[in-house]
Amino acid sequence: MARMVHERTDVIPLLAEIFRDLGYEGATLSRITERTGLGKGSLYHFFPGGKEDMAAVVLADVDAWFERSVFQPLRLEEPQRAIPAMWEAVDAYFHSGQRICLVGAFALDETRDRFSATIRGYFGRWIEALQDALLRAGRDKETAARDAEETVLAIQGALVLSRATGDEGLFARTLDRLRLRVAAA
Amino acid sequence: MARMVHERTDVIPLLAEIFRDLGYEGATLSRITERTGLGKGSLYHFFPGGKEDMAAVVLADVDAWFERSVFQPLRLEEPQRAIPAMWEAVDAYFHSGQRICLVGAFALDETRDRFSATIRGYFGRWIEALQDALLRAGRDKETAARDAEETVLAIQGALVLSRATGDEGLFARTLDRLRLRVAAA
DNA sequence: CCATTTTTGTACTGTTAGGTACAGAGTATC
DNA sequence: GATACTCTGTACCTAACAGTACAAAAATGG
Repeated sequence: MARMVHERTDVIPLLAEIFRDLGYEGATLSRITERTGLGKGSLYHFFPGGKEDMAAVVLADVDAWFERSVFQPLRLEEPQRAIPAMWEAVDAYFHSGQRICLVGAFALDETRDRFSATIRGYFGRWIEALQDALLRAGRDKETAARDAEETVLAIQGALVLSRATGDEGLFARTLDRLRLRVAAA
Repeated sequence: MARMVHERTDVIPLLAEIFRDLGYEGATLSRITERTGLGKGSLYHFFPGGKEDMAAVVLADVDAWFERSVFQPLRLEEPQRAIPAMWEAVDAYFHSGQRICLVGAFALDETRDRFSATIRGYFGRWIEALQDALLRAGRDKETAARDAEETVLAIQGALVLSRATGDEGLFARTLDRLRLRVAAA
């Protein structure tokens, strides 16, 4: 009666995409079973806490990816290497603006209240790590703080505007501008 | 059996705030009746199309406000007057970042599909009107296009980041930076 | 190849969703 | 003050919601 192939790890990216597309409230269990191919039995086996559990695991997964692929390099590697690597990672991760930021989307509505610590931590660590890299690249404290905040903010804004206008070039254009602005000064 | 006080026009801002807080899917009819004080009878009397009708009317209302208070002035008045007026209007409208942009929020999840024309129009006209004002202020076409896009994008990003981090100063800080950047060049 | 554990489908729960029907109350008009 | 129209509460509908129970199946592993 079962097919027994799925691993919990394989399901997480699928769940992430579902929450991205539909939002937390819009992601109903029937749509989750539909798009993951997993029945309720399997879903509640892997995520005993139900939908909130799934979203929490997905958020933790996203957070871990950024921590490993973006924040840590910014903190530990040479800024001259880590900052360009960030542009590449961000462009790839968000599919040049075709994919939204789940953390940002959750921040906008009441879903924020369920995951406020994770959401706050994600953005806080991103800005701090970038600020740290900019400081080590020779920027003064004020400029580094300003540019770090501006960069993360512009990435989020570009994701909103990309989805709103359907302008496929907007995200890449924004990253190019940020590259120039952050490289200068 | 009835109290007969409400006007349709009075309900729209309440509905707007509800959709802002809860998102389209999160705004259930029971929460709408609860927070507006109107029963289903009244709601369906004013908005025969139900929830989708309410959201459409709210979006049209938001759009009309921006058209009248921001876009039109940018197109018709002196840029030296209209652009500073835009910063003021935006700061007041979004309560210095304490209030999100409904249009931007709807753009992120599948709600976008229901209202894509309105959403696209809102951002498109905003960017175009600002670009127009910047052109008339003496900017060349390329700079005007870039600054207009960057400005609207940064406002949206600041709203996301404000809600995510709870940093109350972020929105005002961002507007100040935009003011300087747009005034220069 | 048998015992145990992990994974899965199905059936079911109570609750809430959005929406409809409609009668009655309130206001207005003449 | 009878008539028409606007507004509102209540009762009700079907479908979908999140979640539970559980037994059968698949893998594991000795």
